[in-house]
Amino acid sequence: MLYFLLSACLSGFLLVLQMARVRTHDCTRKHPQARMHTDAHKLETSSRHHSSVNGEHTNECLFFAMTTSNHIKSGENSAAENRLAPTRRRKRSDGTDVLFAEAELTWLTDRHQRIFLYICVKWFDMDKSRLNCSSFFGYFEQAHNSVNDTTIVILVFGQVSADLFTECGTLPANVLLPVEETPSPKPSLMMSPQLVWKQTIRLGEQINSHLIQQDRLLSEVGVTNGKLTLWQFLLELLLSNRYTDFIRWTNRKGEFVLLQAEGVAKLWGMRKDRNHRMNYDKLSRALRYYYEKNIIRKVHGHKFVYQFIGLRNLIKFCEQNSQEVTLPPRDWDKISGGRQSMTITNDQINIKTAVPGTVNVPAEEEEHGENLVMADHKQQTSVLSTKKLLPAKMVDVDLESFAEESSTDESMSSTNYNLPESNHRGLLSFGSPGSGCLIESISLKSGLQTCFYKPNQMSTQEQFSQEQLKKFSSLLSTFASLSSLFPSLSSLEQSVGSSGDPFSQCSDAWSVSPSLQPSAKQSHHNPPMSSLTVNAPVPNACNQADSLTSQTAAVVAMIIHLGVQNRQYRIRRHRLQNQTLGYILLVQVIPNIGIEQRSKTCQISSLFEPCLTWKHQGTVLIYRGGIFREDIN
DNA sequence: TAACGGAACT
DNA sequence: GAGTTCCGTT
Repeated sequence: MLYFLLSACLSGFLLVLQMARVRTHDCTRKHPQARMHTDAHKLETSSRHHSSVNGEHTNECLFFAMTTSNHIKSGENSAAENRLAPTRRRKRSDGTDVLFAEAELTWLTDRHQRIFLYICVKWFDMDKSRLNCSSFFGYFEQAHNSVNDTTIVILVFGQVSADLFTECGTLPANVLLPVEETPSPKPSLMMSPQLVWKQTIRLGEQINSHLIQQDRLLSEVGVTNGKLTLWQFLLELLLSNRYTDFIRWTNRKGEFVLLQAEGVAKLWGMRKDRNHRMNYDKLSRALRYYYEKNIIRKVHGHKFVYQFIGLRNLIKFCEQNSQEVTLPPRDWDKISGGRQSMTITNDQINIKTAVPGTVNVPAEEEEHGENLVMADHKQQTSVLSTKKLLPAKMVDVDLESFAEESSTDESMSSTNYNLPESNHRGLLSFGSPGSGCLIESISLKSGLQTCFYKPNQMSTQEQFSQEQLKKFSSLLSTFASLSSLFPSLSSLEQSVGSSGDPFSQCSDAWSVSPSLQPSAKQSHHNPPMSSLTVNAPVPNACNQADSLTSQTAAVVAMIIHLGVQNRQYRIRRHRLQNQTLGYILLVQVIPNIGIEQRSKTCQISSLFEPCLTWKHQGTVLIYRGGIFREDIN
């Protein structure tokens, strides 16, 4: 159960980063050229994102609805959604408004939910230790049948970098783990803590390497003599065979379809100049200019289908002018057992099943197709044999002392492990070389203490059972994987880091385990460990909660912590001072809430209200609400 | 709603 | 020059 819950938590967090967005529109003062912002509170539609310009920040809200209910049926709850989707407006302390858009709530309760469910069971496949992030849009419909009844709602609310949304929109496609090398994060019953820890570190290294590689690859796509043109970019995507769930050849010469038009637009925008505002509307305008130039034409009657004119020449042009581009196949295509054949019924477009590892070119282009396949194989080889990924540096991981003090007899479940003081911190370099990004693994001890902290206990736990270690170790592995998915949370780095302790303002309602507070010794030797890990606020409300709840709370705290810590992109620091996360609320609701039931839907909706009354700027609140329980019962 | 093309703009 | 941004129209 815990297992599921945790994966649910994590996946949901991931999901939210990508999907759930509600934002206010006080952007006019920040980019006055934007005409559409004359109505400052106009709700944004899903297809357009005008939140910011080049990293300007807006006030935004993230909603996480993680509901694992097996009652949800597609289309059933639209009425309920409407009831639950009033536009809400709240004044923030700085006078700006926060708006909760109807569309977003709808999304949150229905589509969002199903995607989440899918992610729970598919994406976050803990057994296979893999985040399979491709093509999830195609799957969410089938995702709601196989999970338990547990509802978790997390709200992340406050000023968040607009980068968070736009970047995470393309992130999942770029984050994957290699198939063979991936260790299972799910510890076997006999797995030692040391091994788990090592695996955690290794996983971090893999993510690190992979992201570096992805960064490089993406930065190379579609560049010709320093100039980047849209048609070349699209062509590279098509030939690379790496984004076949975004853009694909059809079975006709030069013809391609944008399976995820908005996604392609985002890729384009990000690639060109990190333009977060790019969308299909604009991209298609650019494509229409190609009509006059006879580079691309529209295939009429088929949505999102275009065709290169003179593909052969275009490819030749690319070969002559472009830098050497190395594009390995997408590993996850193998993972998922090859790509699915897909049919867009509305347009009668049949898309052939692509063969993993080969370039999928139109049949009519056989001559070139073969060449391309060969070229691609060469490139693959060169990637595998010569391309060196920057190794992640691992420092300050004191496995030895831990091993000494830990019992090696793991066959007895009653064995307790004495943990040494917090010296099990792994630091991994992360992100681009020189970026200074670090993964800071949490201390095993403080992590465990946080996870298994019980408010009514007189002293903090010093010994941990194998069972607890087991649970926790799976978390560690999980974090190591997931943390890489939160680069956009880099905007929070400063607020959680040394200068501003966002948890220092915890209200009296929150207790902090004294033993979890950072010691002077720790902060002397190391950068101060994030307060979220060390000072993890444990709500008094947990007194009445079962251990699972407090564990979940702690887990989410760590997720957030790691999300904050492990960033891929660097955000200008001067922006961060005032861009603290307003507050993060975690609400774990009791199980068996079916969103599809109208009455309960309203109750879910009401969950937001008390959350929003908390105005602790820069505070992470983990709430386990008794009132919610009352409401629901 | 996708698609189109004008207009202003970078 | 090659889009980007926005928008009215089909």
